[in-house]
Amino acid sequence: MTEALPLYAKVKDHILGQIRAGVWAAGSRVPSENQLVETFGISRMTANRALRELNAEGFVDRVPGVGTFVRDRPARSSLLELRNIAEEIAQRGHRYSSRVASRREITANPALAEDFEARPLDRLFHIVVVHEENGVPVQLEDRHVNATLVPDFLAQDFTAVTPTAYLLAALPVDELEHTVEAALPTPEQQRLLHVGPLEPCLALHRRSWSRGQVVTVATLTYPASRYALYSRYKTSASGTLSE
Amino acid sequence: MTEALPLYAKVKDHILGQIRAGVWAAGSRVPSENQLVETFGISRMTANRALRELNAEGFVDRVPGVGTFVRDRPARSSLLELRNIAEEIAQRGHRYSSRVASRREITANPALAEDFEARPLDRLFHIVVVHEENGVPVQLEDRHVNATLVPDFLAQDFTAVTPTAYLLAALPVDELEHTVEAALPTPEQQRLLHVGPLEPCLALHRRSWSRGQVVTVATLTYPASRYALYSRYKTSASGTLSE
DNA sequence: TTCAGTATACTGTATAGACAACCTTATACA
DNA sequence: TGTATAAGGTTGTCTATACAGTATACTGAA
Repeated sequence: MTEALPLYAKVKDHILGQIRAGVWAAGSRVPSENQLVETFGISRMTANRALRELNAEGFVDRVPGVGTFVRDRPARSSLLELRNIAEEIAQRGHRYSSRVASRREITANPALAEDFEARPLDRLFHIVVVHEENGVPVQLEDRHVNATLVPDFLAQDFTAVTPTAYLLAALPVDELEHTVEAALPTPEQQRLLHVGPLEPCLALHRRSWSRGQVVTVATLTYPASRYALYSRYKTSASGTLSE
Repeated sequence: MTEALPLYAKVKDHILGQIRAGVWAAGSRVPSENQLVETFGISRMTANRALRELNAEGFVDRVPGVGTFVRDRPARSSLLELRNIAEEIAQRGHRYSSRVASRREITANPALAEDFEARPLDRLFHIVVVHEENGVPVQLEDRHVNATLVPDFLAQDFTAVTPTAYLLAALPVDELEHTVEAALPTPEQQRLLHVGPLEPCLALHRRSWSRGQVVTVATLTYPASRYALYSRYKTSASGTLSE
């Protein structure tokens, strides 16, 4: 990819890469600041910033006088992350598959226009995708996309690249909004997810912005028996919780 | 309080105080790095760290060449925050009330001991509280508390101070873990929340740590028709989303 | 008036050096 | 053997300085 990143970001990416690739296992030691100074030819402040931010983001633990260590479970919120469900399932060692139930171009009705902070009759794409883990449906994705910002969206092969992954690669995401609620599945959801009418589901509504414009509005529906949202989070220093 | 904080943290606290007190309104300008250098007699790197962290935490926006500004809506996740439900309801201009349905001291069974990362038979407190908005139950709180760390917990008047508020004041929170799932209410939950058996509910499981020890394990149950979890979030620079 | 160039302020990054606090280990001493 | 002490590595913080990139305001010329 690009190499226009600042130095501290390159160091972060390198360390994160080793962790994610499994080269540095949980609990193992990360190079010390002075070792990073020698390896990368950078100053200690730059190495410090890289490790400090990785700590704030929950990837490593730092112990004064001892060292920096890969965290057991990354303390990051999968709720706030734009996780790629295909990768997530693959990381669990399971088989991912998907099925496109619907794909079409529409014009925005007033409600959708409001969601998109746009005008009615603007062009939108709409897709419905079922994501499966070991052949069992675990997520129903009902997504609208701003056709002006992502004109090639419908042309993609969504069994090869998830809509989330394609959108992430196409546009930078500046801002995210999530709403989570519980609901019983509609008849169509029952059919697509293979669940009964009394199986409660999590409905995760997500809007994402890029450069101030709404790119996509999605509703992700999870059968409660097959999926739970998890988040672990380490407070950064002081005062970030309610007073 | 204490004044053993590092300089950058003092600067952060000062700015955060002005924002929270409403002295600096949303959109208004925060002192520039150089102004902070003069005001506090610190170096620019220290001022930069304070403002950079406030930006990463979502409290301010920074624009190169222009300045630093108080963010309109703090882009923090109410899912990840330890919100005080009493204040949250009061902020909406509604009437908060609560009812303690149960309070007792127990010894940990094996499952609870695992949750607390402790030994079976350790002493725990257990309470069940119904939180009401304008007299309507909106949250059922089922909470276990480490009796060793918070010995005076049961003696509190939880109609005056919510358990969350008391625990926040009693111990600093280092780490949070959340799991969210959808479920249909148990008969007891139906009775306490005044909901029917087919009303789906959000179940938010929360563990919190203080200095490496589990302080409390709580399950917060919300009837879907009365409550949804909301979060809005601005991405900090690059790399915090999936690769 | 309009446009181009310039000066200024602000953020973003990076360096080199310094001191403090903490932990572990090895060493010397009783 | 047990206990201080010293040494070295590690993180945490802070300073002073430098340069780059961006946005805004000003100034002078066409």
